[in-house]
Amino acid sequence: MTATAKERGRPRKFDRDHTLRQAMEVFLDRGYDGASLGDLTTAMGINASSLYAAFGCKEALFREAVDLYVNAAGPRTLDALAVRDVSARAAVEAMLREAARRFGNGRGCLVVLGATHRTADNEAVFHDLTERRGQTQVLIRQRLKQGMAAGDVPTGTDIGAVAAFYTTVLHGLSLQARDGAPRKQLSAVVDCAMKAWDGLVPA
Amino acid sequence: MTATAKERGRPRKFDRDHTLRQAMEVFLDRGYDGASLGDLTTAMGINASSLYAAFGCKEALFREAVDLYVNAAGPRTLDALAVRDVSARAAVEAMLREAARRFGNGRGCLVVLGATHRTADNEAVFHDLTERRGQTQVLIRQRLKQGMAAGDVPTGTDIGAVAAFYTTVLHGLSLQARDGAPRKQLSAVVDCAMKAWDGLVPA
DNA sequence: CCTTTTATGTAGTGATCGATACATAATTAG
DNA sequence: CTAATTATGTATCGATCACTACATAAAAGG
Repeated sequence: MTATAKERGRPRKFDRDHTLRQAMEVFLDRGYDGASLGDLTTAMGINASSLYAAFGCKEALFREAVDLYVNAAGPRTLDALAVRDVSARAAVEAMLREAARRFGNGRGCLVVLGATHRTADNEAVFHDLTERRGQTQVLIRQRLKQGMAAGDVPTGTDIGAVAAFYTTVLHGLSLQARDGAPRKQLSAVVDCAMKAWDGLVPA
Repeated sequence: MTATAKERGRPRKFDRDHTLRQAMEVFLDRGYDGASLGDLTTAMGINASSLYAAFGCKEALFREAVDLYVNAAGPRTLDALAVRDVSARAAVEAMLREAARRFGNGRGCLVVLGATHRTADNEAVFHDLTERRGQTQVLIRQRLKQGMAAGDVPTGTDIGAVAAFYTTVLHGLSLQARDGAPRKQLSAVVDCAMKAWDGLVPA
């Protein structure tokens, strides 16, 4: 019934997923505005016509690259927050450790560094990334709240401040990675951030 | 003797310091690559010829803008680290509080956000800013070391890790500010970072 | 006065940007 | 086979980029 019907027309000569991944690498290195179509087509091994036929436009390509980055590059950073059968502390620590692992390649996070300035060209992209970062902070706060309900975070904890603090550390890790900090140093920063937990969330 | 000799030639019609400050604002909003000469000349109220005559080129203008930003925009953030007659903890806290005060305008730090990606156009500028950020971390580490010599930081403290941690928070504050965090929230993040001190640097 | 010096305003430079028009190639449907 | 459909490669498009050539204006030195 639902057999994949033979595609009409001339078949594509390149692997769409593979070229998308290469585009993601370029966006990671150069950011949305800094990645020119020449950079992209060179890295992807196709020419502009094929890129536009397959992905629509630069902005659409970037959106797909962000989705790929968020969803497919290993264990998703924010998934650690969704784990309910551990303490909020363990969930936050897992999130930071996963980030340190992923960022320790000199590039940091695409959501954090993909567009750090609003320009005439990147308005929609900038807004999308900003919203994703805000959502990250919301997720951390919600996880702390859930921990409070579960009893591993004491009542009276300033959840908003603690969420803002760990978001700041998470985002700061991208800058440290971009500045060349080795994975070991990022890991040491996470150690410090977690040592801070008991001062912020008294047991 | 050293009386300022009358300047030769047609006098400049604009105030150099004033236009430099306006250029700095543009670079803060858009970054080095994102600030076009059109953006700059419009904000500065002069045309390209005058800009090039007075400042040389876009890169030289940016360098002057960074110097102005670092040296003249209120109490300098890193000056707080130079104070020797307080504890290392008080010095680091003063640095972070000054940063939270300065960043709480929706723009963050020019050194941190001025060029977040290396491109063909910004190579030298990117390198300079990266070095400045690295120097910040070195200054923090040196201040901790001095605190250890003075006795307010216990021997055995992992100074490198603590310096990396507070650098991460400092840089993360710029991203939080860019994402619209109000000054009060930045201040709360600093509160959290300083509550962490005793866990990192046991008294 | 005239010469020198510096700044200004106009009107560009070549390069690169993201995006496309168009002819051609390669496939399926009938 | 022909028609329809989709992809490819070339050769651009107009806009914008950082930057500058050039004529003119405004000052000082002589």
